[in-house]
Amino acid sequence: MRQSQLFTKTRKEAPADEVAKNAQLLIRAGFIHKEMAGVYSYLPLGLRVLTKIENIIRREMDAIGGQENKFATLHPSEVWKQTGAWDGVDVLFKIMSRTEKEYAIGQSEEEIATPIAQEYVLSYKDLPLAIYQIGQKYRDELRAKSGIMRGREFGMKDMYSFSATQDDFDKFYSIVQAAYFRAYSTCGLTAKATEASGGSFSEKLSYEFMVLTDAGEDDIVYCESCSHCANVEVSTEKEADTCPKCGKNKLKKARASEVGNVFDLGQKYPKAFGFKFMDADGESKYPVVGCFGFGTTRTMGVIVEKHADERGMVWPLSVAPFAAHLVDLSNGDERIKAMAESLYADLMKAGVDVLFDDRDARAGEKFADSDLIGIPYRIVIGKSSSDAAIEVVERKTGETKTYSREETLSGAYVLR
RNA sequence: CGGGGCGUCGUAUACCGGUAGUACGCCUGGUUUGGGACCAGGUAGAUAGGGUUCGAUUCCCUACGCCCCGACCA
Repeated sequence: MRQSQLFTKTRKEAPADEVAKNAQLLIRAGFIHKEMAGVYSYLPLGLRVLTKIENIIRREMDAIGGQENKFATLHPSEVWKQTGAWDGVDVLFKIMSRTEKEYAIGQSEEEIATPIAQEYVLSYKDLPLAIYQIGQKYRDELRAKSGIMRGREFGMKDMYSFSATQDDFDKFYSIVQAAYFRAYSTCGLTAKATEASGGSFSEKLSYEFMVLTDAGEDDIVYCESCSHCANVEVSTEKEADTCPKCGKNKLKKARASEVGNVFDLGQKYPKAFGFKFMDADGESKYPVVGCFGFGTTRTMGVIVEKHADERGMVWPLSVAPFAAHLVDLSNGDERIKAMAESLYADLMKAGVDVLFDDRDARAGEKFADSDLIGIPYRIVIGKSSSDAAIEVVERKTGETKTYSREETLSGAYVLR
């Protein structure tokens, strides 16, 4: 894409009404636009990142047999009344039409997914089933905070699983857990799995996926020698305790952000809707339901929190809005301009995801913008450039290397 | 929801009970051109409603909005 055509612009100064690093940088770089507390619009650059995160989790869910849907966001009040959540969930937005019909706005989708599954799951042969969607969630939070990390409207992948037995659910959970770890890792994050309270949602424990960051709002203790991790909300373990799992290291305490969670919902929802299936033994049974959340927008916020420096964001290649930032420093020099234009055309042909800074601006401004936006590789075309020598700078390290035109087009610029 | 803080051009800020100033941005023109360059001219502002006062952007009250701490967090 040509930057001269990109309608958003960068700002030199951070907005005065944001303290969170993720919001400051994303707004300065024109990735998002604040509508009100806890609600942000995603602009072209931000949408590119969000879409990449969505595709990462989408691939993982598809790979383990999840089937994607797009559930309704505007819900009839009846299903919420049927499960008791209409009066039991205080973050639920409720609205009334001009004809005084009541609706709920989706804050989670058990009330929608369960009746859908009920319509099609008649036999144990139809199980297990995992249906998911990626979309917006709405929650009437008393206090939105931390930029895009805790909003009233946010993006989430939510999957609902239906299993014949508790055992089947447990097996499926471990499959999903592995998929989640892969997804976070692909996004450039190291996640830990922990147990936490199920809240009013479930009597059982829930499982949470945590990424260490001071911008989070959970306190956890974890072991550096093994995978053990616990939320202090429900655990009696304390800092410097010996790890109960490996028995070796002293536990460390840290702030973390919950980027995903799993709720073992048991048979609560099938019971509320009278959803039974015919088992192999000829008995009608309630399936066991699980809910698997993956916060897409929160994950984006955490990535910014963890991958940034004093000059701006530093996107991992997997989620970067573009892989390469082609910067034209021709300043009216026709030879250089032609070289940049032709390289841009060929990069597009080669399938490289490239943002082309073809704006009529000075080098300083272009570099500053490029640093702020944080595209992993910057290809600079200026006076010293030739087909034999094209300068590529890695955003993360500042390391500069020189490649031939062919190497640049083939993606050899991906420094290793 | 409890507590605290803050609302001034598009953005970031300053001052002040009696012409609201600066920087950036934006528009014109010119000089520049590998790290947000310079000169000249221009554009644009006090959240809303009450009150005190001769006079309020400034002081007081209320509402609304935003941020932070806590509580909460399907």
